[in-house]
Amino acid sequence: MQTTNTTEQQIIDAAKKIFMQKGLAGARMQDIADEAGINKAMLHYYYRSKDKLFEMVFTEALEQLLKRINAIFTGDMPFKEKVAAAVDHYITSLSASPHLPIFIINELNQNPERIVERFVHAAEFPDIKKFMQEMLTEMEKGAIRKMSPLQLMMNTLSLCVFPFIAKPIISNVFGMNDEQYKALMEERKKSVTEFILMSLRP
Amino acid sequence: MQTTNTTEQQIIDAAKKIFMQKGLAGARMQDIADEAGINKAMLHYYYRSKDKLFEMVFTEALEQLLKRINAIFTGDMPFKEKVAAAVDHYITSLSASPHLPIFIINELNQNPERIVERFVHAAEFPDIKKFMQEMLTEMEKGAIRKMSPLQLMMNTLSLCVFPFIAKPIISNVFGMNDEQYKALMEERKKSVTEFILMSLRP
DNA sequence: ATTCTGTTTAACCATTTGGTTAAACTCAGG
DNA sequence: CCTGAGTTTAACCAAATGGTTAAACAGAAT
Repeated sequence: MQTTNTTEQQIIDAAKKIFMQKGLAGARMQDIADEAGINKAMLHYYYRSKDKLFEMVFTEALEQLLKRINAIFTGDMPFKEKVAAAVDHYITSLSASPHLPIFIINELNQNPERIVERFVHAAEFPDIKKFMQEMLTEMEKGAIRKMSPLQLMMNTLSLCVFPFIAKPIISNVFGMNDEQYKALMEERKKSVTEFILMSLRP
Repeated sequence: MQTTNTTEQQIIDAAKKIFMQKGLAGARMQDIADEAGINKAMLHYYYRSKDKLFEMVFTEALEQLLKRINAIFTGDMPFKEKVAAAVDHYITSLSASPHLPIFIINELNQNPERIVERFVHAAEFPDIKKFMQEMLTEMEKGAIRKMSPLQLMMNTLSLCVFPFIAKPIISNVFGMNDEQYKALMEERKKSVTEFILMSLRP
């Protein structure tokens, strides 16, 4: 990924970092300017207001998250492999940017209307429903036990995403440092896949 | 629970509501004063600063969350019943205060040091380890299949808590209103318990 | 060289925000 | 009734913050 080093790009990179770290309310325009190594007025020159700049960052982040969610579901793998691939993909992906989900969820929670506009032209999530259809097919075939596909979908996401969201609590409760936590997440790829598939035994 | 209607109590009630809704950075002292129906100066009269007031609310919320986490694990039920009881308890409990986990996790994420002082004298979480010990016992007996107790613990928490944290995304992706989502959580009590126990079949 | 356009800077501004202060009010005890 | 301690209020303050402006700068086109 070649991030062209124009001022414009430097700004959104800096904004992304600061907003993800401190949230909309907590982020200061000066922080972003400092992070980008430029004057505060430049922020307003390129993106008119704090809100406009935030909107830009947030939209991109949300799209990124949604893309990740159903990146795997499109493939043509057999069902069980697809589960394994999805789990692996999520955990790998979230290891690289662990703040993404908390950022999205938190801002979305403080301003739920923000999602509305975004989802009108969303070409991002139909694949999920396709995957849920595959679940039903497998159940009919008797390859896996019957259960609500929606619940199964939520379970899969929960098992992958939650440990990253709750890292500060979990790592403290069990007294782990960052390295140990990362190892735990790595081990988790196999563990979660197995957990799901074992549960789905007919 | 009789919330004595002293000014003092009114303030922390209001503060709890506003902080949970907007976070530390997003909350305004004026908002809290308005919510409590009092003058802004009163906040400083009773609790010296915004930070002090926040600390109070946050600590209480964290303790509440931790208490809930291991409320069930203390009992003397057989293992499988304990799992069912725990899942039921979490989902019921979170349905009543769905903003608790997001609040904690978000603030903890922006200021991880905050947890340190809190956990020094924590008499709150040893029960979790006791429960993990019970898992091992069950595995040795062959009553459930073998897996990492830590991962199983994380799975249980993930399955219960995540759907509340990610509600704004999930309900939008699947186009559900609040009522439907609540029903989904209700259905989830049985579904998650079953999902876990089915996975643990030897 | 000069002009013209887009970019960058420093100084400035209005508003918001956390916090203070001194006066006013309440009410129990003398 | 009066005093005095705790409580409440309105007015105020200094700092921080998002945003503006006009001037300076750079570099391509004429």
